[in-house]
Amino acid sequence: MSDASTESAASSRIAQALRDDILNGSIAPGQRLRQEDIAERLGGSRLPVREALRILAAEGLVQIEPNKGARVPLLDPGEVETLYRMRERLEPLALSESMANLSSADLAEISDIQRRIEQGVDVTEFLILDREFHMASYTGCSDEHLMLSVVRLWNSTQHYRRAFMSLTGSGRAQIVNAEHRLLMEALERRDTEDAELYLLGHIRRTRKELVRHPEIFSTGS
Amino acid sequence: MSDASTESAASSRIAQALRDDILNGSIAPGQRLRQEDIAERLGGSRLPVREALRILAAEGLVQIEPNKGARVPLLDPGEVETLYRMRERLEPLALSESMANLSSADLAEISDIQRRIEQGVDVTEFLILDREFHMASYTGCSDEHLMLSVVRLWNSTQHYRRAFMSLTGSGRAQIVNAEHRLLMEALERRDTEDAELYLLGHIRRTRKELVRHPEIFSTGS
DNA sequence: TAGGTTGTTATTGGATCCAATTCATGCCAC
DNA sequence: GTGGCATGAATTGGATCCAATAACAACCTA
Repeated sequence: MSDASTESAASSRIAQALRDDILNGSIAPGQRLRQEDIAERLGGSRLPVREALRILAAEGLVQIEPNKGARVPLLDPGEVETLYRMRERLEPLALSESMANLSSADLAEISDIQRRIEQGVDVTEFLILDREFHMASYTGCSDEHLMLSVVRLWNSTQHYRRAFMSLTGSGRAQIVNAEHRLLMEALERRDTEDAELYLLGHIRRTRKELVRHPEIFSTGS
Repeated sequence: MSDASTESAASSRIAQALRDDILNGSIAPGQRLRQEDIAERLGGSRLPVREALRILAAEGLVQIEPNKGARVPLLDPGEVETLYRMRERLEPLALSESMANLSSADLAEISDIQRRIEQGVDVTEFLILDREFHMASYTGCSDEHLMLSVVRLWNSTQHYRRAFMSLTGSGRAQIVNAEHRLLMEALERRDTEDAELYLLGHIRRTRKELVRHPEIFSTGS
């Protein structure tokens, strides 16, 4: 009852379950999603499943082909690179919109997330905390369109971020930590210009590292 | 039978009809969309209507609230301003991705559209041609994610562009034509840097003009 | 033996019916 | 007269059944 998902519809509940499965890697890119399987596995009939798939398609997590069903998009290196270039353009904007509304409590929260990142080095945990770190820096951005676009970009690239981290390990953790600290310092100075620049550099460096590892995109077969 | 829409699904057909109605102003922002009305008006049952509404929600043309139905989003000036700031960041990227693949035939097509803009000054026609002009400049961009985002931004702001044009008339046509010509010239020189800059200025100036006319956002009641 | 064809099966798309939720109207108490 | 509450209608959400389309396989023919 304290759970907020109870009040939402069955289609939202199914969408959330599928979203989790896709983002944490339980459902891999390229995998097909049959409506009846999902309906049976998560409960309910095929109809809310269809609506859930539409919701996820809107978020870029699945793609639907008429009369052919839904599957998790399998991206090539060029697509992921473009998604990162989109991040480089949009997220500094989100950060600048957020800056003015960031409370000191928000900054403390960001700092705490970074502290946890520098402690635990587990890949799965890092993916979660890194996402929380950046999203926390955008909490002051109240524009839903912009934030939805940002979330879409993170969702679409989540799998390849995990593949990269699993491949390279946490060897690059020091660089990420340095970038995060620079960003935090700019946030505390309320310096929008610097913060945007540090964020841009952070995303751009990650993009270049990703494209340097095309083996991430090889299918598991 | 020669019609391509026949081969597509009913939900796509209904979505296209609604999309047209929203973009050309037949359905105004804030207006509610009752499923049964649409099903009756466009043919078919409520089920493909629901899927069509999901499709349009993914494009930002309607917003769906659980158990409350769908309506065309009514944006405030701040939201539109942010959407334009997003355009300023994303469309130069789309243009740069497009540049290398633009054929001379594409450039001729762009030039022809601009020629028609400088002839006819009808507001409705201008909205169509202006959109065609910019989209034609992005034809070389093959990335679907990026183009979908750009189209979403155009769709979401279409109504306010029309309201602005209807209010101010075509007095600013000379400025737009000058900007378009500068952009075309940069495209023909294959100068990505200049083209991005001209495009950024074009969108930014439009944004500033829009926010200078808050009466666009007053509800018709 | 290879290629095309045809029939079968599995899966998605759509229509109708029923349940749950929301909104509006009117009533009653204060 | 106004605020709260209950009852009604209107609308959306979900389940089941049926039709259409696509993937698959076996078969036949050249």
